Amino acid sequence: MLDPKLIRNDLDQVAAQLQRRGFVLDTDRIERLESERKAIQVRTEELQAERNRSSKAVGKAKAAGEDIQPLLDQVAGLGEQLQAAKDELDNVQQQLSELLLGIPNIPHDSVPQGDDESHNLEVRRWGEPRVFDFEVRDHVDLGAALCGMDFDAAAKLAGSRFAVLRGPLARLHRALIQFMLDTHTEEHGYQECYVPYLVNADSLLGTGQLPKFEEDLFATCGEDRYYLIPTAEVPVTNLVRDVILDAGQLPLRMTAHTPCFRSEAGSYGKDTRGLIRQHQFEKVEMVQIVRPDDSYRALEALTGHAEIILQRLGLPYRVVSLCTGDLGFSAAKTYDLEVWLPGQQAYREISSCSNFVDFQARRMQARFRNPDSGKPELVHTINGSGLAVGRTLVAVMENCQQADGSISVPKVLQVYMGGQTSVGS
RNA sequence: GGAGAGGUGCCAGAGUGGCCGAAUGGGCUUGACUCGAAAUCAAGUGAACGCGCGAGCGUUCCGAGGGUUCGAAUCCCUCCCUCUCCGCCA
Repeated sequence: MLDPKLIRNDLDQVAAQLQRRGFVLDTDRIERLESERKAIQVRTEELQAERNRSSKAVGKAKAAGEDIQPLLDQVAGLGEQLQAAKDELDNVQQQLSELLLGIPNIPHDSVPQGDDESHNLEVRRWGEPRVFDFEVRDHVDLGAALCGMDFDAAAKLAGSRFAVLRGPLARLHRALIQFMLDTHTEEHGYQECYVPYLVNADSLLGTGQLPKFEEDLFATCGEDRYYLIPTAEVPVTNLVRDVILDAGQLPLRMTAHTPCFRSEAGSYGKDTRGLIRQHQFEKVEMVQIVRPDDSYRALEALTGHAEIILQRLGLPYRVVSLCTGDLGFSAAKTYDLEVWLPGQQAYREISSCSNFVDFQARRMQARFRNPDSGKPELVHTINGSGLAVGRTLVAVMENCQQADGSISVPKVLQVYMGGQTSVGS
């Protein structure tokens, strides 16, 4: 959520900045609602003040043993007026808040201008795509040959966009998770967290998935409505919801491995083959809660933490700064890490690292006490995948494949694979 | 699932219809005392929002949401959460 004060005072400026990402702000409606709100709020509070005064007078009169009937007659009807004013105020505030919750974040100045992903800016590349002296296979073929990746079985169990892994591939998948968590906790200073995979609507509102993107989520149908997390960002970031942190606690660095569940509504026909786009996948997520003046530095650092994983696995990748038109709803700036997939002869997203500045913090009321002012101020939130495990498995399989269809195990994973240097040979 | 207890400020804990945003104690901050510390004494110490150039004024908040009332932390209803005991269970 953007700062309501900013919207009030610099409406045109805000509208212009949102225009950059193709969002049209209904400034007329905001101005109208805002002036209504002001008038009604003032009136309501005056009525409340009057009621409070009268009630005190009644109390005093009663205590003094006086006749309170004249006072009661005087305030008759006040209650109705007040109720009407309150209802009106609730109505306007409801409309304003719905509108505000639907406004995306303002892109940072450094975010390149553009309509869609074709305008994203490549920031740097790491590694050279390997030259194969045999015909490369994609991970689906490799997986089938190893009898370790079974989409038919998953379709029987659940439906499309699910996978079953078996044997060495299942283990390699787990090894990746272990490697990522160990690296982030032991070398990058993140605290490992175990969190709920089902969350309530408040949490999703806090990080920005609700109210606008409900169709992307899976929800339980029982009396208690839970949502399956689409990313660990939701539970982990919401740990600081409604909390005022001590300045000394910042920065907070947390990591969690969780499954992620996404309905993938609107992605029909996209990435239907293989493990790339699934309803359920594993991810190791990094989240940082930082002081406002630290957040862009922290974004660079966090992006670096994700890159380290790719580098240690020897996977070529590039870093892309998303343009204004491709930026997610809550993000002020995002770097996507795209890994080279020989099977597709393309760089594909494997991590997304974003600075949300105070956008999520405001929705969550996540604050810290600034020692300079002594006042609570909103923190900044940053997160990124470190990494998407399923896609990393795909990348390892395709980049490390051998002519005979076996997969050589990257050195850093061997300790998690019981010392195996290759699988499927 | 059954039975019971409870949710109040940073913490503990009072308050059961009216000067209660909330006693008291602890903590914390500042000051006094001290060479310094401890002890002691004094003062201060919640958040959000509105109006105002400002000093300031006002509103809301005692788990959440409704209701009763001139007036609700206090009474009524619904829900959520925590704790104890029993049962069941990975």
